[in-house]
Amino acid sequence: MSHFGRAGPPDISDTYSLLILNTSFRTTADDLFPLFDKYGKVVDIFIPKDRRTGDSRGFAFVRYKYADEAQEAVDRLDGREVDGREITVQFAKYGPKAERIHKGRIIEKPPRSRVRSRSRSPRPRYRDDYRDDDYRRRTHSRSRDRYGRDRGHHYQSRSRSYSPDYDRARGRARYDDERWSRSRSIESPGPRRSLSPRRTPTRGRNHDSRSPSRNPSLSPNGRHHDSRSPSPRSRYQE
DNA sequence: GTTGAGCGTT
Repeated sequence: MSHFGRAGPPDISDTYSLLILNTSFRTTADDLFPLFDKYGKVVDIFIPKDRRTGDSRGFAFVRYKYADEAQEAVDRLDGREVDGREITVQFAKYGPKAERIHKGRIIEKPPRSRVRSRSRSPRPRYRDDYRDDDYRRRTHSRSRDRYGRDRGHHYQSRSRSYSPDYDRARGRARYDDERWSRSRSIESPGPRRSLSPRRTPTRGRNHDSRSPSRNPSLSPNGRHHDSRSPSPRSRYQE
């Protein structure tokens, strides 16, 4: 059974952590284990997940038992295509085993064959509008934290006012990569609808929204619905 | 059904 990363660090007394970057959002430890276990003894695999959605964040940590095996895995699996994405395997900088790696002269061992023939995408690391949590904090002194934690200003009703779209769209849906993988060339040349800034302002009769007091017993159909059927008040769309 | 830089859990 694979219970990696499910119950904290099991045994990290002599393990070496590797950082796996550029992994797919749906790549799990079960997918990485058979890959990394072939090159050495993998003691644990941990994939950081998002607090809100619980999905993978796009990278994983693979802990090896021996450094040489870890080094070999880095050399072998770095640049390997996993789940449709080209992963990046490298030693973890931070972590419980960081200092050991530093003392284990692993970094001192020059990777003789770190072939990066197919240099991955240049990866323009433009930090402009994303990951600007610190930027927000400066502009907005009391902005919410990454997880929505703020001091003194808790969510008013987390039952439904707390980013319902995020929890829903990310926690529930799971799409098949094969679908868009083979048909990702499709485009939508269709002429998008003309921009209607004010959804056809039917001038002539303002919808009852503007009436001082619309008759509740008068239905759009003209029928009298006192309290029989709850008329859908869908006229409040701006 | 979305996103794509980076360094982690009891």
